[in-house]
Amino acid sequence: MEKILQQLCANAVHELYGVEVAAEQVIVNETPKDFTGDYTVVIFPFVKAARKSPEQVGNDIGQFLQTRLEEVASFNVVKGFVNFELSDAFWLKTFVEMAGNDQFGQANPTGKKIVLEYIGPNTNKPLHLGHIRNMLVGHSVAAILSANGHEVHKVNIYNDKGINISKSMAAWKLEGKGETPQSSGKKGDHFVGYYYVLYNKIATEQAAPFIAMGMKDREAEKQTAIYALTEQFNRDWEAGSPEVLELWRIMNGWVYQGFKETYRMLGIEYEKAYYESECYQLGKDLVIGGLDKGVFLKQPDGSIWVDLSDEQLDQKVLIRSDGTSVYITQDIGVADLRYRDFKPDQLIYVVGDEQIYHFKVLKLTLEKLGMPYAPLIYHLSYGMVDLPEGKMKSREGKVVDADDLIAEMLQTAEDHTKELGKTEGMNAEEASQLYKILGLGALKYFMLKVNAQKRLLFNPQESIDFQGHTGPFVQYTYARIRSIMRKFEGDYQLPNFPLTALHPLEKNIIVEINKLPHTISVAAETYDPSVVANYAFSLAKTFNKLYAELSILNNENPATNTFRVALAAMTARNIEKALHLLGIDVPERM
RNA sequence: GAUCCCGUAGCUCAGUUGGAUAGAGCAACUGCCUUCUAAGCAGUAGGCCAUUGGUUCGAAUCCAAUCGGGAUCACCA
Repeated sequence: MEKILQQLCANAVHELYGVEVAAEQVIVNETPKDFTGDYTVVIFPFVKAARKSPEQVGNDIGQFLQTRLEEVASFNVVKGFVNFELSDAFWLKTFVEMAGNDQFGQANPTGKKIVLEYIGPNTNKPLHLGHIRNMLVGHSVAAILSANGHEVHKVNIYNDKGINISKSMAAWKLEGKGETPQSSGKKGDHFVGYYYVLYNKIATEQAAPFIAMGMKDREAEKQTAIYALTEQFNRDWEAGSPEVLELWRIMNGWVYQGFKETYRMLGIEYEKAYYESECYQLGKDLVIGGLDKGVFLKQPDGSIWVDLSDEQLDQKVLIRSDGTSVYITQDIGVADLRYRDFKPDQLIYVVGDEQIYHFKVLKLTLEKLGMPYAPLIYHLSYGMVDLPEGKMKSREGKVVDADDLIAEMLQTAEDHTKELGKTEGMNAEEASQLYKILGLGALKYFMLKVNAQKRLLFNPQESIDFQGHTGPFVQYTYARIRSIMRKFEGDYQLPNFPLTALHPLEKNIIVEINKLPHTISVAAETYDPSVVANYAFSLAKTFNKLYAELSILNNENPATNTFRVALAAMTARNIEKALHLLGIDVPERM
């Protein structure tokens, strides 16, 4: 509709004033609440060419459109704006079309293939709040891109080798005494994470004398015995020592087992996992190939570097002087492998904004290597999650643990539900299912409603709300509608409704429902789930207003009942779709 | 020091490619459940859109400078 208005306005300006205007240049907005109308055209841009007052130009254009477009019921001019009010017949027709389209909100296939990497945990400690944001954003963006017609493949990357897991291994070797997750009753990832924290404790103790001598923290850590063991493990691993590999496999296995439970709880899945341990060699080969081609340089100590000083960045190490790989080495290998696996049109990396620099380097390095997929790389960066006292620090154990937080949310949902006395008539299984839907809904909505690029403040003291601009608010609207649909006896899926006039509140809902496809395309273009979250809220709010002011089932005219149930059903469908894009489930009752 | 991000109500955030009187939620205060679920609805109050200057019919939005906050610039990942 916006496009039609744009085109007609351009025609109007051309015919009335003899000035060519591109249709895209015409500004069409939704009419703000306090004015009458549905769409508003800004006419200031034409005033000069017309040599008339803004009011006159507005009237001219308004007249022109009203005679050409039957959907225009009326128009009014305020200062430099023409507000067009569209006919109820138009909105009814729009509604019937939307209601009849099962695929409403699903765009046609674009043929674009996207590989989206997310989660990307290290295997030395459990998942935390930052990972939750990563998982939710990645999962949601993938769903949104699919809805926008792209073919999306979700993949995960495990940073399963290197110095960090070696630290957990070293601490376990020294202090573990053969303990296992089973024997200790701990979840696998928490178990291994415990030894990572223990490593830091031991290292800090052992480093103290060196710090007293005036060494910097990092230097002092390198002097410690436990660090020596860690490095030994790391070198032996790369040398292929069977005992070290065995220990490494066992400890990683524990971690994967633990991660799996968390993924399942959050409804997160991926199609394929990549492992640093399986890609670093390929990365090293590619780097050495680059050295042979002369695009990288080798220092006398044997380390290999890429020089990005022409691109305003520094020189970066690609292979250490001892021949071992660094973080970026594996990413080069992973990118290459992934490209060969999928032949994608785009490679998206959902990774925190602290790594913006890293991805710039990665992209430029691959460009220097002449890789065809270098331009396909897109770093979808999201902001860190802050606690009131600042950044989370996992090495100090100052983190909000993912599993703890999820458990807490479910408990809060249960408390709320019981307090409101809403468990009546539910069996235990239904009830616990509901707590899960609501608790996770609250958590996911909380994390996705703010723009992913922004930093997010999380205060564990203030529990996540269940009222207002929240997931449960939207879910509640859905549950209410479902309740009405259960009570209504009749067919509301009529192709036509014998109505001629719309109540303003009814029209508001049709207008909101109509926005879903546009919302999805904006969200897809900006990789931003918060657009969808805000849409769901706005739709629910619009419906709640009608619900409070008008009756849906108890009208004198049965046609009104039928139509309003149809409106409600369509609202519920859109809510369900929007929440689905956020990875949030909807309850039949709550 | 260099590069990048961010400053909107007491708090957490929206605010389309520059458009009309800057919007929600939380917290505070008022009302509304003998009709479809009150996890709701209606209302009151709360703003020098960090500051200054510029661009123009028009700026929270674009540009510049300043102030404040953050991230990154590891032979960590």
